[in-house]
Amino acid sequence: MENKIIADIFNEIAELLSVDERPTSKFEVRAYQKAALTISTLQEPIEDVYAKGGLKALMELPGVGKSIAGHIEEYLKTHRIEKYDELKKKYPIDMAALTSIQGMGAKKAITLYRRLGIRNIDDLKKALSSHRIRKLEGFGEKSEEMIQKGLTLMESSGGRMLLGDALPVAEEIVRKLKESGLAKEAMVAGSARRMRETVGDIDILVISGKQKEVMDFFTALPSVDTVLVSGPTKTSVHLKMGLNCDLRVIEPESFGAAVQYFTGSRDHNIQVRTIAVNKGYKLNEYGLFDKKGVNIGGIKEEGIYEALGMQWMPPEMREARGEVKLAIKHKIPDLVKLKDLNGDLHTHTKETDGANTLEEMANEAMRLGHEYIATTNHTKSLYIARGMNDDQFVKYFKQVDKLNEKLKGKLTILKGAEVDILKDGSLDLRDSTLEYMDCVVGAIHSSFKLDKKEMTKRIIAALDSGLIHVLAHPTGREINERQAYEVDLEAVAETAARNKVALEINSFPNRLDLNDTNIMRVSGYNVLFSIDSDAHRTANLSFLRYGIGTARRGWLTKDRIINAKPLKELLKYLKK
DNA sequence: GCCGTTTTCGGCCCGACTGTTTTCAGTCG
Repeated sequence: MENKIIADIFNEIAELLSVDERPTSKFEVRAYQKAALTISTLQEPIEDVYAKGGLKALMELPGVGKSIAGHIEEYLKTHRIEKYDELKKKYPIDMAALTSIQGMGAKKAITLYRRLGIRNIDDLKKALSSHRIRKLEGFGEKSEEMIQKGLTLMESSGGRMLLGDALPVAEEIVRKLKESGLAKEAMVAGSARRMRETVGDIDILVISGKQKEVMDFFTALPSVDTVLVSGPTKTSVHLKMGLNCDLRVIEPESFGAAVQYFTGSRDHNIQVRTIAVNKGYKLNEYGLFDKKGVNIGGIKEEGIYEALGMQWMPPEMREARGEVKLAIKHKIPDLVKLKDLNGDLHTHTKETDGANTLEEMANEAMRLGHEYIATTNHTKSLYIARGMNDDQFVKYFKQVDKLNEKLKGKLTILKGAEVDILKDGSLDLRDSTLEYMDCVVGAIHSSFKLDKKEMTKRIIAALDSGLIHVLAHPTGREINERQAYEVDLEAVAETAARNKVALEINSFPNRLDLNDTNIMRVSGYNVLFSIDSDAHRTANLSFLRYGIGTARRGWLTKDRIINAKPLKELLKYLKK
């Protein structure tokens, strides 16, 4: 997969062109950025596109014309791009690292190179400590301070944060803004509203007649670390948790447009704006304006889409993956919702690596309105989790029976396990033990490094055993921690469909596995999904909202989710 | 450099904020 490398090169070409002495149109710069965006968000490897259709296929990608297609071809053939090499020779600086500092763009970076010979972060640190930057024309004490601050910030926080960490903080801020009485309306926008698995910063929109007071209230919140930018309509702060948070005060008549605009994604907005332009309208964060300059979008987000002849769509779909076309045809699917789920098929207790007893888990499940949960503790091979053997499971299930009796059907606890799929594809418990269970979740917890062929064979063997109901976290990735193992997901999906094994959408915030793009990859196969919390303590049972967000980002409807079935139907389904 | 229900030429998103500027350039989203 060369997509990211090529996209990075194009972005760097754009930055270098923008500062080159040879006057370059800023639109040429933008053209490279646009091509980079297209390639980095491409669903399939760019080498496949080229292999299938050559230059012509490349030129069909949005923003890729004759010249850029030529560069891609050149790279795929020689692993070099002459234009890029020439620019790098002229400007031998680590542009990507330098411009990743907040407040430093290509222009400043190149000035620092020309005047002080700064090529990379190390050079920059030296220049900062000797206070050489403040003496430069166009720079000053404040600029030097800002660069220092940006550098510290970059080194302390590591970019994007898990949705599961960011969203609760964002919602807390919104709650406080509402309670303050200073904001008539307050909501989370941006990638958090779209339920992206990671969030780069938090966007909050408010309607308020008291701009200054609401900004002051915001910057004084205990979760705020430093104030980065502060104006009458926009304030940016750095939160103690490590993320930046923007608060924008919006006029009531612009609220719908602002919500649409700041929810994004950027690519989605570009597509929507194009539709507006083609109709002779103008769309920005203040409204949808007709030729006479009248705001025809109304004050609600729905009104913007409606006035453009489009159906409103859930924020989770707004990633420029074809949702705009569907909205024009009014064919937006009715995506699965949190309240559609009737239970949770992957949970742990104290018996292995959980923190709570089965009864505590059951009580919390009831509080959440579940009709059932499966208790699925680890099996013996997973030593570190104190995995249970066959005898221990038999004993444990007596305890489950007792609790089920006590619960009198208010909640049904299904007997299960999260059984290890061993290196050779065999399962970690006896067949007879597994056959006795209501719901068996199969999972890979070892030998992640098998090659793609071996790993695929291993998982398919497990699915073909006929003993598994759910394949847990099917790719094994952990966000920012562990890469997915190599596996042929299409083959796994096909086998799963044939064996009536559901693919899990694991809702644990650092897993979200399958993720949105993988869901889309496999949903063409006739496979069903299970949205589970993988809870290790009672509080984790609420993680289902992130799994739902992920399922919605993968465009799934209720009928594809096995734990959206009521208990009776589920039990019928689980009995193969 | 890309692109076309206005098109093969002439557009290409644009507003907010900051610092150092004495009227605007750079950065961000």
